[in-house]
Amino acid sequence: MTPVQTRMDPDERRDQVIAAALVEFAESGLAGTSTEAIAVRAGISQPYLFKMFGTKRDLFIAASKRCFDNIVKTFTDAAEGLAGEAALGAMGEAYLGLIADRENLMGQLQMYAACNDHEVRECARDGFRKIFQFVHAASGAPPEKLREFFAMGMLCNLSAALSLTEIDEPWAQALAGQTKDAPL
Amino acid sequence: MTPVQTRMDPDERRDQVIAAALVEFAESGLAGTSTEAIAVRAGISQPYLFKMFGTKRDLFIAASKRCFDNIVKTFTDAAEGLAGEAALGAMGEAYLGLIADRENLMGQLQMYAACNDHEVRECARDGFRKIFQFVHAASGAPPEKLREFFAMGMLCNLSAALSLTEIDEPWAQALAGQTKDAPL
DNA sequence: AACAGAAGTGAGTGACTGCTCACTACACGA
DNA sequence: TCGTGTAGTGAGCAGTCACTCACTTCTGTT
Repeated sequence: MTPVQTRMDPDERRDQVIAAALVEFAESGLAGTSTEAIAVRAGISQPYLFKMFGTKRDLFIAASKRCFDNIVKTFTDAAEGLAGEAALGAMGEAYLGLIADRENLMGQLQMYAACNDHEVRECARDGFRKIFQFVHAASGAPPEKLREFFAMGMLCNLSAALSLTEIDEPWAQALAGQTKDAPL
Repeated sequence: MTPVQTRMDPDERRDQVIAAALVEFAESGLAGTSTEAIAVRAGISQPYLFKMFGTKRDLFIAASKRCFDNIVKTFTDAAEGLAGEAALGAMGEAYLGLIADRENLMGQLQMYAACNDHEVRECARDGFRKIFQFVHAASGAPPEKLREFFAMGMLCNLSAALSLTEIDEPWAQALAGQTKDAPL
């Protein structure tokens, strides 16, 4: 068919495609997602997708980077004007909001699952380095404290992935942290 | 070809197939693994695999259960004859040994990634309930302490998945816990 | 010996998918 | 207005994969 949408600025289109890819990959993972599904969601033809990204895997990596970027952006916003424990607390709180969005949560988990692939793993390491360094700089917290922060973040991922808050049993509430104070 | 292996006790064969499935699924995930690869590794024909498990997904779930069983078994062995903090510490230590085996680590991560699927999620919840209740019973630790225990476990998963100990940078060592004492 | 039932397989099939190629339409500069 | 570069597409190929069916071989029982 003749193109329904007018031509678009390449950067903008690229953004659009990555956003669509993140949604689809988050739902079905690298191997489980068809490039066709991504193309449809992005509103372009599937061949054009390959013109832009070359490989499905490369697109997956681009989407993964976006996923980490979202985290950094969330932390940046949350920590603005704060420092120390206050900054750390605010970032933890903000993170809960971010992973309430299934797209960001599952995108992350799909990435870890795919990190037997060398390039994907490298991308995950890069992302974590950036996040860690930001949190370190913003809070000034010592390594041990940062380790606890990230550990709690990982537990929150699990809790959100399994929707533990929906389960009305002690073990689930203990893991989800429903009984106590500090969320992160 | 005519069967090279002699007939086998169904339970034993089932075990063998699940073990093979765990290896393959851990490497490539639910969608990324071919049933052919599993059949070859298990030393049976691919049709027979379907006779035993019906669906690839059902086999994945069986392998996931096995993955959790391995954790419970590891904890059981580790905590034997111990109680309280000592039991908790021993289980933490033992867990590090378990996930040093890529098969158990990645099997777990593949499961979380696949848990958009309702049955997979149910399986994961079941597994965690059992593990939590065991750790709770074996250590007698309060909810908050247990939460920290599992949070650290999740962080260890990440650290192992990304092989952070191989990275000679402060952020990686902080997350991997290379600088401090308690491993879990 | 004869049979029942279960272990196990060869050979396929329809559907899907990553990726390519040859092509069209559009915007912009001279 | 005309050419050129680039956004964008239709059609399809080669390969893969979950799953099926009809079949064979083995073993335990009577």
